[in-house]
Amino acid sequence: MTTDNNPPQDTNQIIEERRGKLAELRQNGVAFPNDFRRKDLAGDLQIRYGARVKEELESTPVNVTVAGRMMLKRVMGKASFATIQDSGGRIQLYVSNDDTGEAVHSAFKHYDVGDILGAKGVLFKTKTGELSVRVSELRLLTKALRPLPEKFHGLTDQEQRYRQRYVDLIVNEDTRRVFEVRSKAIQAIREFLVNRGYLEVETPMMQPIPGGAAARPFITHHNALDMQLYLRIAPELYLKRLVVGGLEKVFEINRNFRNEGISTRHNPEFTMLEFYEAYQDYQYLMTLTETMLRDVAQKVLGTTRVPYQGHEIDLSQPFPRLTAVQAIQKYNQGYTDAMLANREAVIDTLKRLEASYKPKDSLGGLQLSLFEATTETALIQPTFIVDYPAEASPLARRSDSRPEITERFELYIAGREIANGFSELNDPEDQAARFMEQVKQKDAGDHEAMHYDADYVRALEYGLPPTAGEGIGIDRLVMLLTDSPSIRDVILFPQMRGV
RNA sequence: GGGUCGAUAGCUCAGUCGGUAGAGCAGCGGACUUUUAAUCCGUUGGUCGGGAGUUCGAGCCUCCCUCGACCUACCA
Repeated sequence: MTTDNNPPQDTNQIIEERRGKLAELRQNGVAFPNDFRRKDLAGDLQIRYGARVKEELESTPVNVTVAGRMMLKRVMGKASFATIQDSGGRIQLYVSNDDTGEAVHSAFKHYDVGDILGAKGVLFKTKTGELSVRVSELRLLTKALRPLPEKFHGLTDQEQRYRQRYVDLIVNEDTRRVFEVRSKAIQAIREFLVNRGYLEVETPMMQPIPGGAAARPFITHHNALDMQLYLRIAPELYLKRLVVGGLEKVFEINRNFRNEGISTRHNPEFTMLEFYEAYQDYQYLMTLTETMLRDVAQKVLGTTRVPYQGHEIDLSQPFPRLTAVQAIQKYNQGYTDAMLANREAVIDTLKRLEASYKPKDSLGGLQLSLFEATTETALIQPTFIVDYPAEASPLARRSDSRPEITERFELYIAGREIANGFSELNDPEDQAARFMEQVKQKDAGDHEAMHYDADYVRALEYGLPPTAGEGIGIDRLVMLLTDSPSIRDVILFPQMRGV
């Protein structure tokens, strides 16, 4: 019953009927009680008592107190069954006139699927062998006004699954599993690094100068300081300041924000691991990365052979380390050394492939564009691509033997970039020059070019020890570990267009 | 940004050639004391995403808009 003073409520017959049931509950006492204490989880009971035979449960009764959401309900006159679900699994309740009295059982008949119940009773096995609770006390703890999706098909509409994740989590066990794996994977990474002496830190999400990556930032404003701030695109420059400060092994797992397109592989906010270790180089990082990914997969999935979208990703073997040119030649026909070393030939090929590239790039940059156009998606099994051109890597250390390239790698798995690491540039004068070059590109209209960060250069002038640093995209790693085709499947509340 | 496909009951989906809006589940009423997506009988429930147009008549045809999925582009 709404009046003009009430906000409009979207409603239907089912919700109206349930509101009526709730109104009745309010009249009979506390409609939303919070004095019921659960003692047992369904999953634990299944593990501990699921294997016991009928007679054991009868001779030594096990009293339990369970609570959860009613997912299935089967009423048969003077006795009923219900299946409740809690965070650890499901268990069946048996409610009968004999055990609870007719009044409680009659009330139960009007409970709805989706309601949250608390029950006390003893464990027993039904004649089909299902572990169940013979309920002696039953309470409705929370009335659900909205009906759950259909019990067999569940919720399949992608939009509703993303927008109403709470419903998705209630009815889709796979969704719950994805986010359990995500949590465990992050936990495993944290343990891996902490066990190696790393210190976990938190650095600014709001930065006066957005740095550490080539990307368009979100802009915001601080009123009291009357100051423009950017949501960070990467923590990199702050983490290296910490290494300057003597925190020789640091890592951060946190959100980055990039004001760019949304796709099955891109969300405006995403979670990144970045870690830095003094007195190491990029070769060390590649080995460490292999070890870490193996360790995480083993801990989380119990295997290092990970099924992904019809492929089996094998993390157990050393990952090949190829230059972009070597990878092009390995995965494509007809690219000779001479052709790939010829600037004009590479540009002709890029044009023929209608690939994007910057005409004023060095040969290395053009080769990289050709790699991205021809080879990237073919790198299903883990592969390191090494030796990136300096112009594309303004924060990476130059190779001593070939100053036009940097000691940098990217790790590709399932055709996507998963990690990016390098020996850090710790020469403050080279860094200043490279920032200047970025500023020149920004002035020329490149929105993704970096800002000049004078304080960062000043930090380098105090001396950054030789250091190796890496970033790993957590969401993409979790996609891999959960066989998820879209990044939205591994982010609880992915960004959606406003309704 | 470009392309393809989609939106019908709370959920999962049908809807033929343009001719009164359908099913299953859920709900409501009834039967049923070991069910397993319980079963059986009866029954309520619709702004066919929104708007305009064509037509005697539009869920269906045309146009515009909104939202989504996928592919593609930029990127991690």
